[in-house]
Amino acid sequence: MRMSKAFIPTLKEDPKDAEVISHKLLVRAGFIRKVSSGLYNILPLGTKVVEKIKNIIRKYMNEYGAQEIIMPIMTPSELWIESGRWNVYGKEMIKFKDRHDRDYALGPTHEEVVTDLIRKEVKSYKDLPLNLYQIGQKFRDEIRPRFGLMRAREFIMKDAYSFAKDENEAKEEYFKMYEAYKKIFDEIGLNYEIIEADTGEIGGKFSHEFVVLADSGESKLIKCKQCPYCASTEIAKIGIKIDDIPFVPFKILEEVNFDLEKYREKVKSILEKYKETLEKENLPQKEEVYTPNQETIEDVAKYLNLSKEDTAKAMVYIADGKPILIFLRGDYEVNEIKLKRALKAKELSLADEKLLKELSLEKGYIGPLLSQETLEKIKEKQGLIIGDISLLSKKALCFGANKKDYHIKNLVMFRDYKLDTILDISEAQGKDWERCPECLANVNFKKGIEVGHIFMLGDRYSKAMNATFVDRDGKEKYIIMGCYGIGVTRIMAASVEQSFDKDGIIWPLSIAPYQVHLICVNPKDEKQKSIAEELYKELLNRGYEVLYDDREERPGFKFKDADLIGIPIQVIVGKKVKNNKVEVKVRKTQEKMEVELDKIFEYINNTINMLK
RNA sequence: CGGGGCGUAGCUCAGCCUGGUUAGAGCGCGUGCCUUGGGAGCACGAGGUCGCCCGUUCAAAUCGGGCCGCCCCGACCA
Repeated sequence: MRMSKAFIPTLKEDPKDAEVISHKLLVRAGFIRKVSSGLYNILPLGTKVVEKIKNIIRKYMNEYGAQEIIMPIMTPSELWIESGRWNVYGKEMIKFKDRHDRDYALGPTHEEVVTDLIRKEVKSYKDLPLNLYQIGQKFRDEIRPRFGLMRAREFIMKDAYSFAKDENEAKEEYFKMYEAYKKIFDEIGLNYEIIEADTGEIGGKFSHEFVVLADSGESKLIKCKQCPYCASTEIAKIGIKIDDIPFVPFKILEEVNFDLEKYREKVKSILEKYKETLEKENLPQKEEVYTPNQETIEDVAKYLNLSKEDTAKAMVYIADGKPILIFLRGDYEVNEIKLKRALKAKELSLADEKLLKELSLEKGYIGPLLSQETLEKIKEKQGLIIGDISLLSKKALCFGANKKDYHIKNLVMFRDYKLDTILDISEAQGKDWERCPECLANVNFKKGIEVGHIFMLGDRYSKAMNATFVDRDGKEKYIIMGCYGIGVTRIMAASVEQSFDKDGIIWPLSIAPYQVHLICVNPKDEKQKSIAEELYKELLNRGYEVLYDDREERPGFKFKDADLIGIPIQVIVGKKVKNNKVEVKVRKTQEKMEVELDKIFEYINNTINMLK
């Protein structure tokens, strides 16, 4: 492509509405332009990148047995109503009516459509397993679109759906996709982690997220410093060592299949041991302190000149109608996903003012020294008083005093207060005391961009939509499904996010819009011009993808554009053509090499191989 | 939806607080000259409903109110 003819509008200045680097650079380098909040035009360079990403995805999806289809973007409401998601998905779905007043939604995902297709066509176990995928526009009316392509309202996604006759076959399909995804992200050249993730409302057996590490990312994860454990903070378990005794509450809960009684039996000895430790220590005595109008943890910590880590707070929830009083360290937050699982609760919500009043609890000053009245009320309602694992990280903490304007310092577990049990229900932060639930080594907290997500769906959709097949034994059974997504446009942003420098984007060869950026420094110089033209033709003949800067601009202008756009190899035809030499610059390292004209193709070829 | 910020030329912004000729700059764009190894220089030129509406005023980019749009933080997020 000749730049003199190309539509590549580059900018000298950062667009004012861009915050993250990928957004700034993709706009400046002429890859995208905003249409409206969360909606983007993808310009020729961006389209090239998107196509390359799509093709890599296709290659491995096909290799692992998936077949490409195209489903409509416009989807009828009946299917969503049938699966129960018409209301669950709610405002995130863009809904509209046709001229006959029938309801439709722009597809945010296609489980319903594809399940409908399959239930009509798949009748026998002989038709299974099957895996279908598509690459297309998706629509989600995000509450707050942000960071350019990272969270857009319309975006390009690859979504695949597998159908199997039983759990085992479904698992095989799932792990085929797992492997395919690894190959895809490896080939794209992303630095990513595969993390255990929450299955969300889908409620399947397992789920993995593929996350590109980047500070601008919205996914938070915990990664063990030693073993392969890596999980989203949505589900990350926390371990702790108490006098070298490992304690991983969530693992123990899982072992006893979330039977709270059995759990308490199992952790009894550990907590006994902890109690002994505390007793041996000469910890300061509790002390009531006056804290007028200090209701938040920030306020209290500041007022008492304590670190947030030395305070504790209370959260009151209602789980299936039962009041749940939770104490946790002031700098931690309740992870509702973990709490819900730990309690095997179907419904969970924060308590309202009414319940607090009923339990005689003073908002902002709740502590573990509860009145007899409160204790009885909680018991009566079959509630629980739970300490989060974070309470074990400090021997004494400052809690509310259960009366307005007072807190109590130096409260020590067992010595001063009692809890029904200790659970792991806070969101992991990767702080020092937190240990890997698998090997008890220290963990790191990292942020990343979710670029892929795979789910084992089970029969969630096949049951709701009655997608069955007749098995070998003649019995009708539900199809076992999996679904697998990759954010194509998000990958474009994520790649930039982890590969750029002060001059612009640095594309990996695999998804670069072109492989070679040929620059004619001074097209008015006849020799430079003719050699550049010749090189351009010959490079194209040899099958290279070339962006040729033939514009009559000053050299600096063209160099700046080239660095900004970020094509991996620059071939610079300049004044050294007098000695039959041109320069080859590798964008990533900014290293320039002078190369004899007759060796140029060999050199380019070698450089490309090196970059692969 | 709550909190904060912004909206003036294609882009990035100044002017607004303290109302008053013809609304400015840099970049970009057009023409010419000059220049050709890191976003040059000179000259001339085009380009604006100061987001929209209402109000205050002799007079509004400027003050007040409403609306719209965009960005950030939060809540939300199969």
